[in-house]
Amino acid sequence: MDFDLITLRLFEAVVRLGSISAAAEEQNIAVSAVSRRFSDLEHRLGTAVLYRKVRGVAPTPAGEVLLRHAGNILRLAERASAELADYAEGDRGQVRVAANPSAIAEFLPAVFASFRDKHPAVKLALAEQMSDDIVHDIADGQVDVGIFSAVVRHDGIEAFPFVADRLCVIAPAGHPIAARDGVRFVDILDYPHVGLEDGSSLFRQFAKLAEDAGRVLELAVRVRSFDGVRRMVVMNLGLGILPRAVVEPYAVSDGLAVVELREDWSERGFMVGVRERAALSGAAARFLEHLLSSKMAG
Amino acid sequence: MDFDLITLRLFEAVVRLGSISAAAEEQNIAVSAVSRRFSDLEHRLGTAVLYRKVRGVAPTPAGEVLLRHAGNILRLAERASAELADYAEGDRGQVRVAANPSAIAEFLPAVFASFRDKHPAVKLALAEQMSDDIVHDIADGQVDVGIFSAVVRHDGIEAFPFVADRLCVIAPAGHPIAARDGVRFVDILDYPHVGLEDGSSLFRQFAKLAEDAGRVLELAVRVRSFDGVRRMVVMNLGLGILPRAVVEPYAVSDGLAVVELREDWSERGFMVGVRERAALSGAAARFLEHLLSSKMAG
DNA sequence: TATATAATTTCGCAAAACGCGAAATAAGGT
DNA sequence: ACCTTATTTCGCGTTTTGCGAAATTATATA
Repeated sequence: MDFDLITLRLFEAVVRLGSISAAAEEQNIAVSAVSRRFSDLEHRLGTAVLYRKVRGVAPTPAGEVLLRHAGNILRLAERASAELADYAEGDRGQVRVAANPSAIAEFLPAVFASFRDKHPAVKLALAEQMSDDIVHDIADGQVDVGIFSAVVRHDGIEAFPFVADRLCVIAPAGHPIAARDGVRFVDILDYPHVGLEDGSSLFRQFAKLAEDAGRVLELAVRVRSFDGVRRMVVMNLGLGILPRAVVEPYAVSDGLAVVELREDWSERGFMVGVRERAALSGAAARFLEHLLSSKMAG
Repeated sequence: MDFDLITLRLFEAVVRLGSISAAAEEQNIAVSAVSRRFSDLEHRLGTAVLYRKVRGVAPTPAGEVLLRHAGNILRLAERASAELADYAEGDRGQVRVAANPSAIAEFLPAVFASFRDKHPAVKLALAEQMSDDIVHDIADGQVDVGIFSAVVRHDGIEAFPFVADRLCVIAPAGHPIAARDGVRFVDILDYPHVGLEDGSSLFRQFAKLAEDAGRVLELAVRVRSFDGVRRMVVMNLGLGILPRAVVEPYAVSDGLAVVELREDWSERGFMVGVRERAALSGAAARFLEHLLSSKMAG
């Protein structure tokens, strides 16, 4: 390549002002530097681009050609810079998000929606993964922002507590346990439940716990979503076990009792993690802020 | 400006090959240099342009934008380079030519025409000037190639003998001096002449020489061009004084006698001059070659 | 005619950018 | 556990670049 963008910009100024000195002043650079840039340029090109006249300079025919192209090239370069600035500032870009299935099922859709409203040009690429893998991929740099269970180790990344949720037992108003403050898992095995389908790891966990206690989880019905569970409980088909955040908003209007489930494993906190907050891309930084500012009640 | 053309070209290669190392090898540059170029670039832009993956790299969304623009910018830059190469090689360009009126009147049109046939894209800008000014402007660099009278001093420029012409007296076949080998100026003042119009410095010179000799140049008729002089002489209206090169081609067919004018000043050699032959632009070098190769008989 | 004025170019030096190879680092694949 | 394939970091030397001072050149002015 015979020229560089700085020389092109200087050349534009030189021709516009008809003088190397004037251009040097305008562009805040020493006259001598500009002069040598052009002498070097002409050497490389093998042709003069400026006629040296008594009171300044004027483009040679080759200079006119250079000038025309310089304008085009510089305009393109500026457009590129401007466009890239959007990425730097986070107005534009992509955030690679990974979340575990529970987070996706429970609250991520709402968070995504509100983020999209605020930053319509930022694309969110969501991957559903197990929490351990998420931490791993964050550390690797393959994921910008991850949402994962608070119970997994997350050394080597920056993690922030997000939703501090807890599993609760949902009961219709007249149910025997509806009035209690808290229950143990074994206490509720006497009653029929509204279960989730097999795909849910949460539900598999319940089944295993019941089995460990030498009991079975008696299912009145199985549904596919948290929302389905809630509706079935309302219809008095059985007890449900759900994250508090999922039912809390509906508890009063549905006339449901939300009874705390007092077990180690019923703590279902979520963390948000990034590799290095200070090094996040603009868009990812925006998304992280958004997540942290929309923390939900525990 | 956030980037330079070299980085853009490297970026194109990196994305195309999906790897910094491969691109470095292709572009004959050390891997470390390429790596640092991008790390610097990303710093300046404030956003990453490459995702570092396990087996190489891939563009981020910002990188895709950069890539798109890089292509456009590089293509433009290459076009510019190619176009400018024509100027360097002399296939294209402008040659600022200065010549004195005699040269223009006598032979320059023919030289220009043949040069244009050989190099149609080279523009010749002709200025008609006095010989001293021509030498001056060559030294100044305001003129690329000059054609001027050999009698003026031409120190400080490179000059080459061009047309070594001589003024001759043209007489119709039966004229008293037609048979002579050579004549002095005073010898021909006894006869009527075919004169040129006042604008001609050549003719003013004759008038002055006659006056210095205490005589007058008797004019039978005045015409505007060398060619007109010749035709009037053919018609037997008087003697003419013309550069030999102008009449020689017609002398036989017109039945004219061409008699050498034996005076110091009748030597009318022309020189071609340039400031520095080695430093000429491509086009100017071509024109100089053309001039020197089309030297005319004296 | 001598002297200012306005422009470019040349020069020497210092600072910054750049390239290179070696070593460090990282993640898979065998 | 070791090898392979990448990128990154580091130290060093070279090249490029910028700057200010001085040289140069041509015109304008006194």
